[in-house]
Amino acid sequence: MTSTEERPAASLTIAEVAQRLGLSTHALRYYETEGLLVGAPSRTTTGRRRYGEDDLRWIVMVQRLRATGMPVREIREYAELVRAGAGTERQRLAVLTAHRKRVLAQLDEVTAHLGAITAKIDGYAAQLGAPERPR
Amino acid sequence: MTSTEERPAASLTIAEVAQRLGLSTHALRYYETEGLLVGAPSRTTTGRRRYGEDDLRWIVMVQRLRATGMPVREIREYAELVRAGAGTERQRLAVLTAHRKRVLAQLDEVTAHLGAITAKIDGYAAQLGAPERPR
DNA sequence: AGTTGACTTCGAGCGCGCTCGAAGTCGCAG
DNA sequence: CTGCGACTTCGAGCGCGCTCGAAGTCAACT
Repeated sequence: MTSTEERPAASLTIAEVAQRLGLSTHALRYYETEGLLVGAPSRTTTGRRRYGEDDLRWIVMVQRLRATGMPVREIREYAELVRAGAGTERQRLAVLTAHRKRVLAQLDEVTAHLGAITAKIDGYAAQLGAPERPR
Repeated sequence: MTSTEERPAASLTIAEVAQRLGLSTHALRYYETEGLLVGAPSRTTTGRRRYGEDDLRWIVMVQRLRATGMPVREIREYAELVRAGAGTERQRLAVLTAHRKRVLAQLDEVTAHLGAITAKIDGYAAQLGAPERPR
């Protein structure tokens, strides 16, 4: 409905990216100003953002890191390493490995708590499963 | 070091509870004023909090709920049901079951993201494992 | 040519979950 | 009886991660 069909070959507006990835345009700009994007998206002649394939892929990675609890500050540091180019691979690996370790620990913790919660649920279920049974 | 050894039989000060459960006295009072505790701890004649066994057990549960991401508001609602006494068991069960469902979904999601992150890690590891190998 | 609506930057505001500090009271060891 | 440290209430402040709104520019359809 918008334009006919022609697309500048893999180049999305901020609204398109937002919809595809399930975040707001505000959040996308926020990520950019916070330095979470390794390369700022290119701009049209009139200053509008155009997101390419690489931008998309990176933002998906940012979402994964966020969704697993990595703080914005740390993602920025990781992005800075990527921006710095070749030679920072060991540090990037260290960042991701440390994050992975924390996430695994947290998964374990949550799983343990969940066990206790499930036990509580089972308690209520048993109690309610035999409601009118005094004798 | 503090007193000799006598304890009023399972009755802890706020500081003792805080230390045992790994949270701050500020947080404990906050939970109380926010209505997360089913029964407010008893007080000494001079107004100081005394936590009993039951208080302890409940706070541990609150910690589990918090650690699995249940918002304070929802814990308050659950606590209200418990405070309301017998007859609210079905609703309590519903609250916990819904929470459990969300937590499981979130565990799945995080696990999936973690897979992708691990793949990235493996990529760096492979790259670094064979550092000087142009041919 | 005009209208609509998506885009831009900027700064303020918000919801959450505490954290902190002030000011005052009290328990208890020396 | 004098300290001193742990307790009390209260309200303000904070770190995080966005969210929201204002004010203006621009694209492109009719």
